[in-house]
Amino acid sequence: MRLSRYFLPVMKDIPAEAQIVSHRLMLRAGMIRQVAAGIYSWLPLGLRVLKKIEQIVREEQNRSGAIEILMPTMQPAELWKESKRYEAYGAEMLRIVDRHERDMLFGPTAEEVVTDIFRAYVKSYRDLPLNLYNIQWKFRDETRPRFGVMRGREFLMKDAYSFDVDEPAARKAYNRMFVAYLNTFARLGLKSIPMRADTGPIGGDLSHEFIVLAETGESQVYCDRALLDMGAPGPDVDWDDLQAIVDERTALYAATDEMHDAAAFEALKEDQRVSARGIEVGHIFYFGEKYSKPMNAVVAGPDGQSRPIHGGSYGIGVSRLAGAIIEASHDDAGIVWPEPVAPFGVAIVNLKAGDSATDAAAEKAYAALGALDPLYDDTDARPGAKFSTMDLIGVPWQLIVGPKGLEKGVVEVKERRTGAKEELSLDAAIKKLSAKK
RNA sequence: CGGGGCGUAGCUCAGUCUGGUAGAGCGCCAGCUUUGGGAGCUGGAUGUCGUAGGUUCAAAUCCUGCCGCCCCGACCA
Repeated sequence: MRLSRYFLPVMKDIPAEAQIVSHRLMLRAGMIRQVAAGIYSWLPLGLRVLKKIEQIVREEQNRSGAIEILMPTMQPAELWKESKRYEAYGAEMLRIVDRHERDMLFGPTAEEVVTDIFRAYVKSYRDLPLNLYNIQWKFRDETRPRFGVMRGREFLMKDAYSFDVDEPAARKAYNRMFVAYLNTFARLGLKSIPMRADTGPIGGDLSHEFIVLAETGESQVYCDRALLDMGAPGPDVDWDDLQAIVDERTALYAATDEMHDAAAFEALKEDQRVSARGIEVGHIFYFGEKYSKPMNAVVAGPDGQSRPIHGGSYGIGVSRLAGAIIEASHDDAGIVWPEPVAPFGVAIVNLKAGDSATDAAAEKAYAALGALDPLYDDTDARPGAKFSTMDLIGVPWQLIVGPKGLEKGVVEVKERRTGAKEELSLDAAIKKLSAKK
């Protein structure tokens, strides 16, 4: 992408509306624009990042065996009346009346809709297990949205729903999501910690929140340091038997403020205790027959008798992750994107657009690095402004091409994360950066 | 939803107390000079002062209603 033809409205001033660093940087980097409280438009740079996050989430869901569908944002109230949640959900649910005076709502979650799909088609235990997910915009009419996309009213969520014949089978489905989540967040460049969670309004008896540690996190969390050192399981696991992997982690102490057991925490050796702030980026629940019973989602078992299925639901805040990643990865100059979610793989900075040698070298790099999805700053802005912009938007690598370097036969490769600069010949720089792909 | 604050140019803000022709910096446009870490000079454009009403000879400024946004708390992927 040539910057001269792109839409990247960066800001030098800090918008007064934003308090926390990710919100400020997203506004300054031209990623989002607020439309109303807790509601945002995604501008080109933000959309690129959002799509990358979404795709990684999708790939890991697919790997775990979940199957993607797409459910609507608008839902009829009838389904929610059936599950008895229409009244229970309260003012957080945005209720809408259509022209026929039918009660509708902008979905805050999709248990009812997916259960309705399930019960319409699935009649036998032989069709289980089944896990259907979708990545769709949700709306929860929070009284106080804040922190930009970290706590918006409208947000993009991956929500998966598992259907199993009994509790042991449902636990396997739960474990698959548990491992998929660890792998997903690791691929996003985040260290996530599963923490025993309150089941909240959705109910159930088995639930974990996935927390990313960040100074500006919303919740106080406590955990065993060993969890920080534990890597993600990776894709090469036995997806039919993940209990050991799950047990290894759930055996260690980890809890958010609401679930905190001070005595158990104090029992840890002092240097094993981690007390920090965290951002909830995922939440998984097993809720048994909570929806299948009232909504009559039943399958015939081997004995020919029908029984309600055992369900679970599994959310990842996709749009929230964009903010969470910035909270976890930034410096004074701006965003530092982990490579897997970076909006561009490399930024090519032409320090003197219009100078024929500089233009030729930059154009050559731009063509050669096509596979890295480069952003080429071909504008005639001043060098300082260009550097600042590139640092702000956080592209992981910068290839700096200027007349002074070219006189010496070199260009500069800068790593955004460390600030380390290396002078190389143009060909060597292209080769080095190409190896990143 | 309780408490607090703020709405003036694209952004950050001054002006409001004490009513009297709408301001600054940055950004934007033009020109010249510049060009390796957010350039300098000159010239220029841009505002229903959130909105509706009231008081007044006169309202960004005083009064009332409404709307929006932000912060603290309670609540949440």
